[in-house]
Amino acid sequence: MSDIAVTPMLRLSGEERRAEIVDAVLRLSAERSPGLITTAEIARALSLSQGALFKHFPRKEDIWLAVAERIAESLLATVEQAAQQAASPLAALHGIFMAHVGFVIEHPGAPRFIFHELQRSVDSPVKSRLREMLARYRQILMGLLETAEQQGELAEGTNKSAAASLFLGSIQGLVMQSMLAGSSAAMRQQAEAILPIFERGIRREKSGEAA
Amino acid sequence: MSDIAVTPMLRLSGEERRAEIVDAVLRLSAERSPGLITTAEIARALSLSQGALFKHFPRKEDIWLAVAERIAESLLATVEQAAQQAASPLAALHGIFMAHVGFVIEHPGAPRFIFHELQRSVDSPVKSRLREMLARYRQILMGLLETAEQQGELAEGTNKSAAASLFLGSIQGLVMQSMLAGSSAAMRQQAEAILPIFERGIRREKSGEAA
DNA sequence: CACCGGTAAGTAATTAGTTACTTACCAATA
DNA sequence: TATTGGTAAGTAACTAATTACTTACCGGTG
Repeated sequence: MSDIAVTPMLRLSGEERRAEIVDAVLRLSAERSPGLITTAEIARALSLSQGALFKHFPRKEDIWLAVAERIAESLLATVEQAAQQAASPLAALHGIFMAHVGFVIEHPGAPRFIFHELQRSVDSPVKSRLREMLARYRQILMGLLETAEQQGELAEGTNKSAAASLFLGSIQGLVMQSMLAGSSAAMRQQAEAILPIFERGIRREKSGEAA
Repeated sequence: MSDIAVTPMLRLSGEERRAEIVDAVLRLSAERSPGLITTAEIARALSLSQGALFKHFPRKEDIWLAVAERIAESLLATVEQAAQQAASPLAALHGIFMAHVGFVIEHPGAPRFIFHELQRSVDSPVKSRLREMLARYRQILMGLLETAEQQGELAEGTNKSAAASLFLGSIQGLVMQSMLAGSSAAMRQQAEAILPIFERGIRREKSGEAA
């Protein structure tokens, strides 16, 4: 009759709970600016008391670091997988671009989180981790561009570093515009329209091309 | 002998003070995330009491709206001026790109402010104003691309909307990377390296081009 | 010119509400 | 029973906004 615990207190292991917390932050980041996400809000999303969070992460910053770690690992895995599946370096770039867009559509909170943290001027561990990820990403792009050059697929005189910047920049631009519109649904189409322009910008023109 | 007022209380007109407040927010935005800027901090930057701010703006949000207004006006003025000075549509795009980069270098707080506000999911008047600015910007780009197409400067089959997206996206990407590096100094060089790739992507290849 | 009164820019102190984080205690499970 | 994931009730610091009051400026009038 006097049952108080209607829901029988879901008690997860530390590891599981930490994963859930990271998930929750990513989910919330899709809708709010990560800077405005409070510990109370995270707890509410998990039907947990606010104080419980600090059993698993001593400081809020540590939660943020775990989120960055998660994003870095999964995005790089996505990118590397897409790169391996392609037949040629330029096809790999194409594949990576679309895979990245797919990743963003699937995890809308991720780019929001990244932007917000990179924007911070102080060099937090979180920002460091994300910077490291972007450096690795750029390294992959540069490798592909170099291979493309060696195979004669690249236009002569192409600035490979600039090409990598343009590649990353156009994805960031796409994300920004999807934030503007409020829907990430149209992103894939937009990406498919932008890619040909980029590819035309770096690909060596075939001598005997039909109009 | 017993002079208390060492600094003789600088009393500005409302208009002047409002301009100073907007300036201060822009300056602070260059170093901190705009979301973390407090009214106390703005007041401190102006050697003013915190409460005084509310003599000029009834709510904090109104300060933010004034900042958005300022950014929108000055950026669009910069863009339109650059467009008018150019001899051809494609030269105009080139000029706008570099002018925009120059604007960002001169006002490092502006892109930070824009990103932060666009990131917010709620459709605030601030976000509306910035969206309006970007729409106008895109409209200018589309106009130039159409003229370029009519004059035969554009590659056949170029998706003009996608080209405009790529244009805006690559600027956003440049800004993001300058945030990463922490210095906006290298931006101009990066821009000059990226532009040729973009231009190659949309420009009609001249039939008799020397290697 | 000097005085006076209204207006508006300023201050200092305080408010209610949040925030990240802590503490004391509890209960499940290994 | 010792450990650990959990709660509930705190706390100190900070936030935007408001308050009561002060001070500078400016345009008539005596």
